[in-house]
Amino acid sequence: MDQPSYVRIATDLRRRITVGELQPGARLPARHELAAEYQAAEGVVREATQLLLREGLLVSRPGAGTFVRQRPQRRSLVRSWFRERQAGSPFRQQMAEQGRRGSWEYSSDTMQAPAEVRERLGLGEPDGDRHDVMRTVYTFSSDDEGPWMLSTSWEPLSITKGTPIAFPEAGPHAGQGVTHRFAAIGVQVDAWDEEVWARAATVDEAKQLGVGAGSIVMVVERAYFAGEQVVEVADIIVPAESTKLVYNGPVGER
Amino acid sequence: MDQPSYVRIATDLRRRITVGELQPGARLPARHELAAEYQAAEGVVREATQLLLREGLLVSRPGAGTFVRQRPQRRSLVRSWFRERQAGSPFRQQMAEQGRRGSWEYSSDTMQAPAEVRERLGLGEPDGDRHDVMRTVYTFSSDDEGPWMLSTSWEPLSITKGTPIAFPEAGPHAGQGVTHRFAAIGVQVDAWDEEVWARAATVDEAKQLGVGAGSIVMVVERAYFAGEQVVEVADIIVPAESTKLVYNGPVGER
DNA sequence: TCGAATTTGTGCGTATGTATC
DNA sequence: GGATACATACGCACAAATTCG
Repeated sequence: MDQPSYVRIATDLRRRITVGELQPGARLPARHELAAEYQAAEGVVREATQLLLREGLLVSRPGAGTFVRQRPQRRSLVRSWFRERQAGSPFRQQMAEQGRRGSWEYSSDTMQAPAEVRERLGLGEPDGDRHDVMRTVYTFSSDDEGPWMLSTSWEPLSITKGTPIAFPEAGPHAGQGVTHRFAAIGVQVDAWDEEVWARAATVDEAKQLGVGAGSIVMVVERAYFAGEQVVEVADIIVPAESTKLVYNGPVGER
Repeated sequence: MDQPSYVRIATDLRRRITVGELQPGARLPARHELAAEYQAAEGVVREATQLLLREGLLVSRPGAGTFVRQRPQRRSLVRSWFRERQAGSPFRQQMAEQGRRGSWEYSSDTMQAPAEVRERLGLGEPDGDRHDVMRTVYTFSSDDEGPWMLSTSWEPLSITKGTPIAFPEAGPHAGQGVTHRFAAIGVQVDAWDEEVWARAATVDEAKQLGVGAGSIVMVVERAYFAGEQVVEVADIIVPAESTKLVYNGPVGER
């Protein structure tokens, strides 16, 4: 009784999967069968399989069964690269994938930045109720698989107000990306910074991304800099079960 | 009945937290109280709170209660930077933190690389049972908080065998890091590549890291390159609830 | 110091809804 | 349509940790 039963059962199931006794795609015995096999209640077996579902080793389909996941295929989201590797390399492929057919929806509005965003933008104290940021909410979808990335960006109105780029997705520079848009008003974006972590999805996020409640998402907090000035921050949410973030760079000082 | 009860309850609790009705550090009503309040069974309430536990909004202490988590403090693990920002900036702090007092344990052995590692190292087919990689398993601990990072690295023996750096943590170049060690045998490491995702921790990982079973970890698959040759790959595991990965770089072509 | 009350974690058994085959 | 399987929900019981008088 050192470990809870459901942990023991999960461990044994994981072992059976990794040694190949349960092949990818294979269906697990039904709950009541596993319960009999492990001499445990069905609820306990369920907790065990839930653990493995969250680990990404299993997938379940109501009415059909619980299956060993096929080699998890993750979309590679290339966040940085410092040189082109030769054709045919993984990088080429990933870049190509990333640029593949897809679409996005967005909506922009001005608002007063919440405290946490103020801090990231270096905004200082709010001025009454005055709106001081442009917020844009994006949903990115691939044509074949539906939504796969959510993003919310904030840009200080102190920089963009009255310029042609105030609305990120309107005007002559719509959809051109932060770097190009700010270049159009003479602001040279020269650096980025991303902080990555992960947590369970909120209900909203899970619904928008079409994943189960409580499944895992990665959060990328991005900032773009022009010198020491932060010109944009964004929160990017992707499902961890289907996405990898790819970073690469050179070794050594510069 | 559009959404399951436990999702509705979780949503309402999240709302009560975000609007400040439940302050950080505050204790939630006990299970049976929430059950009465929401007209649901205790098990359902438990599922709701588990959702929020995994989201990181709540923490529970057996016997004591369930509490709204204080502002989550995450250790910043700086994985890349391309220039020093001025003193006092977050980067300086993070770099300092990262270099702070800590310790690690390791063990090395030779083995035949498993298929997945072969692929990442570009090794080709195995030669009988012959050992072809040096595997080193690390546990990193901070002096005050115990283990916080696990790492397993693989280096091809075809490169290091018979050299002073064959054992990463022994010999004249012990503990110097991949770049310096390989430089010592004339191999110039010039690039790195990291792929990041997240999943639930395995039982082993959870135990080693001192976190709950099924809590979320981030996985970093790292590769070091010398030209087109992969000289080292590593899997790095950190608990998502207490760690951020930090990347940054320059904007534009080079 | 000790014991009683409280609270979470775990486990059991059952019932019902709904999707799949 | 019927059988099967998972998802959800209910209610109960007990162990272990904590709290507090």
